[in-house]
Amino acid sequence: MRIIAAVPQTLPRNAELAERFELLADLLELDGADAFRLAAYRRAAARIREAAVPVAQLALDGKATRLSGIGGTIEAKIVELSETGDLQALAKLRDKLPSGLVEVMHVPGLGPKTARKLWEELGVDSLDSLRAAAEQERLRALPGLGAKTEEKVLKALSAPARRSADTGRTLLGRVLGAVRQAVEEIEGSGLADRVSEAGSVRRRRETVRDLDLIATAADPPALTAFLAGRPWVAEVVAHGPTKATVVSHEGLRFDLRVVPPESYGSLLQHFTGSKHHNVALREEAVRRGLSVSEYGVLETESGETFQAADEDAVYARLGYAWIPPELRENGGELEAARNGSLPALVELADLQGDLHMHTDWSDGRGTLEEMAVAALERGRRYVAICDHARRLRDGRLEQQTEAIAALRERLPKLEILGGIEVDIRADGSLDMPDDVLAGRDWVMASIHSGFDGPRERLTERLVSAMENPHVDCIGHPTGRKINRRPPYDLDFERVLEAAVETGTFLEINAQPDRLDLMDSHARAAAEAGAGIVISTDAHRVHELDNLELGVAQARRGWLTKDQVVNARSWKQVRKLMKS
DNA sequence: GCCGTTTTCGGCCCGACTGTTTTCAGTCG
Repeated sequence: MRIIAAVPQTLPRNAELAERFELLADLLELDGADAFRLAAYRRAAARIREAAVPVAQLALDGKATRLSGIGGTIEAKIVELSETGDLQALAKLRDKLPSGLVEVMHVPGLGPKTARKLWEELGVDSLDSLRAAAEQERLRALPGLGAKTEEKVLKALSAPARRSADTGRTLLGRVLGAVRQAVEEIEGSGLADRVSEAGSVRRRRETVRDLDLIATAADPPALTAFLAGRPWVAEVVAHGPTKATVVSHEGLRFDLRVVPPESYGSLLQHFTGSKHHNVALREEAVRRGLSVSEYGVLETESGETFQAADEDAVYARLGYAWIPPELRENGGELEAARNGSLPALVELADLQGDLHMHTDWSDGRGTLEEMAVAALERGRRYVAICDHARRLRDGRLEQQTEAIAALRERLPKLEILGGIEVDIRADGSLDMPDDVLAGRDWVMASIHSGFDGPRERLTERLVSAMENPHVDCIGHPTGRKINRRPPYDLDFERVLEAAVETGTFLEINAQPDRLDLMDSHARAAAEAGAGIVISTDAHRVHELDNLELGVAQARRGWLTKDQVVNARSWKQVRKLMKS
């Protein structure tokens, strides 16, 4: 009997492809390959990771090179990975280098050059042998390394083991309040002239690592001392005249930089990032004879430096319109800012209603009245009460409908809709009969079980739910939980197609650990013409505030007000609904 | 390896910090 090589049954996911190219880049770097080649693999990995469609399929169709950063060579490698599950280039490097060396290279303070040297000179080929060598003080024998390096390595290795699932990044929703408080305190200190959040928080990335703050001050050391002395600071990591790094009792790491007023704009631009955005911005500037740094824009020929007190002046000097931070990921925003086609992004104030929330009629903690009043206080004009259908059997749905009618009398300023959230079962059917759904004002349908089925089945479950004439919107369409659970294996293009064909809306669920649709999916969905609903899925009163997280995600997905269904009055929403 | 207002070759962002060095390589963001 002939042994047939294992062929992967399903195509590799984008995240899997990205990991392979990151590993390839790491191994090539250890092997001393050309730095630009590595950068190309890493750039491609980032592009693949954030793509909204399966890049493996794209490559098989010969269309992957449409993504910037992916050329013929990498496309061929994606095809190879899809067909054989591996890369010859990777196999070759694995033969040449010990498998543990990549981990050694990732120890903070070490890098590819040092890792390679440790292996060649001391035989270090894993974290274990690195620890042994450091403990035996053998690292200091190498040129360029000393006692300090040994100390640093041992400290890094003794740090609590980081589980692979723990990416070290915190949910945006868990830090936003703390960042705002820090900004307010700095403003209130009287020591700062201007203060701003920066970094990934300002870009509203769904997860963040460090919390960056920028300020100007007449007396910078007084301001850094002020931050270091806050009562919520548990540890002062670094504290100099213009910079302080502190860790709060909650474990959040704040980084404050105090800068001269005349370069505030350049520094804010620089520290907001993203790295990819800045690299692309600077590359294009170089072609125009300009050199951009955090201190200003240098005209190479004349030697003159343009300093910008405001961020929009930096962009203007380089020929761009000001770019909203949420778009600064090198996803086409520079081109759009140059030719005047940046989208007018949706804003929190545009949203008129919240079409997905729960009460204590199912698994919510707030009462119907508490949730409605809280929504009204937050400026919503309509809400859809969408308790789980499985908790509303045996006449409870009718009772809730009466309770909603009674509440409407008491809260005439809020339109309270009798909605429902139905489960999409394994066979694609819903857990409430059609005649009941026909009587609801608003129907959300979501998958809550059977996440790990094959791609075809999960896709078909969603498609058949969308084909139901009473289903208005699909809740948390990909099912991912950030840092905890990957999305279902879906043919997202097919889902989009069905959403457009059937007129079913797709949700951006604003729960901090869902944010589902994610940014790239939301962008693809809106471009395809699907209606997007941003909702909180709130289970308690304070979760109604999460709407801004959903709006941030929508903005990262380039969405305009027009593309967001609930940026309309309920009357207008009804005209867009299929039923 | 990718890419093009320097278009199919020759470029590819910029600066700070660290630990180790007497001028810098490596690492980091």
